Amino acid sequence: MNKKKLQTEQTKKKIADASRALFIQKGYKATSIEDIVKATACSAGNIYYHFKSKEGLFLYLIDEWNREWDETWLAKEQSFPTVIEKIYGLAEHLALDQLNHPLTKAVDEFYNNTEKPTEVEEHIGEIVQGYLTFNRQLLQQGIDNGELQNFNINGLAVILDSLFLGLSQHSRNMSRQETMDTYRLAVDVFLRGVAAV
Amino acid sequence: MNKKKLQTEQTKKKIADASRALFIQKGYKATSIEDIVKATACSAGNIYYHFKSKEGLFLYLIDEWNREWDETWLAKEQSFPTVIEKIYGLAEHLALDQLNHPLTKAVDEFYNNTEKPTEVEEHIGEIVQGYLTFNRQLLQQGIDNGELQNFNINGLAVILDSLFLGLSQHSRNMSRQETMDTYRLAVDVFLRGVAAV
DNA sequence: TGATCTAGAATGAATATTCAGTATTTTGAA
DNA sequence: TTCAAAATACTGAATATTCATTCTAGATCA
Repeated sequence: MNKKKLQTEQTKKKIADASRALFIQKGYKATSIEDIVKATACSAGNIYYHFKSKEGLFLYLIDEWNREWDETWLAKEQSFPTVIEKIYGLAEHLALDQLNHPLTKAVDEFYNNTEKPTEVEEHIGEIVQGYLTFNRQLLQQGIDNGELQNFNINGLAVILDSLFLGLSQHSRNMSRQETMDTYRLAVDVFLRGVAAV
Repeated sequence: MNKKKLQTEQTKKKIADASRALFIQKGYKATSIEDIVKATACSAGNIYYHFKSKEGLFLYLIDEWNREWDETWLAKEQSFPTVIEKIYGLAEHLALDQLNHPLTKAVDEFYNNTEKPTEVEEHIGEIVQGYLTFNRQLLQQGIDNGELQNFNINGLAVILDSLFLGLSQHSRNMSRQETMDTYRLAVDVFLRGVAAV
């Protein structure tokens, strides 16, 4: 049991990679199985052999994506001594690769398009919550060590995420450099707004 | 030509109102003509009698929407003497009725899902630009009269809009009160971040 | 009567999913 | 070791579904 396992792994990855790119580029609905078939040069049946459904494929990508985000951030986080630097680091991380934001176009579109709460919606809800919790912890840390003022943490967590979420949308119409600058300026303003005296 | 005209006006409004709500709630693609038929209790044919197409209907809504926004804001604006109050007023205006934000789900989804630039996309692009221009002027005014610090205006305009855009997404999961509070807090932070000394 | 308005079934295109069959690899008993 | 059956990986045409749009006919008002 070797060559088969390897093969499966490879095609699954091939499908995942191609469809991820397509979902990001075109959105969830606008990406058809046919598109993925063309991009991967494997049959529709094969896609359904490896993934339960289009929705299941999407779910797989979201989870993978979220997992990777945690990993890469954890690796980076160590290098920022203060919370303020962490927030700048976070902004840069997001600006450099907006795809890393768990709430990108496709997810958001999906979230809005489905009628009934599907498995995917629950997952997304959890991921968003996780993201807010992450922000809360970051801010709490800053408050604890005196870097930040003791504002309403829950509110600030949402605001920080909103800022990045909104920026990720606008950044579609901006150059790399503009994006970086704007993210940075946003953090400047945010921090100046919440910094301790 | 009276009763007929009235009738036409009414059904057109009925269709517009119902579909606006649906587009906002479910997104553009996920809203089917059938949905609108159910919501309005008038037939598919009727919808097509009054509007050229689904896209045409959407376009109509966007324009109407933008027009109304200008009007209502202009009416409100007078009552805010300072720029700072204007920004709070703006936040409240948006929080109270997120539908007023030109870049809501449906618009954004539409913007992303279509392959080729359609008439609608151009409209949306213009509206977004108009919105940023509006923010720029507001901020410039604040700088001119000494309320705000002389930051990078273009960047700030995007940031302010991003903030509201992101908040409008998160507010879907918040109560009315939470929404109001969070919008307000966001402006607190923003202003504290850009206020003159 | 003729213009305007409305209904709702029919059409047709797009597209997610299934299925019946084929090719390849693994397994394990002779 | 060998080789046939089992398991696995895959194909692509067929099917099912969804949905925008059109069409024909009927109702209502001037």
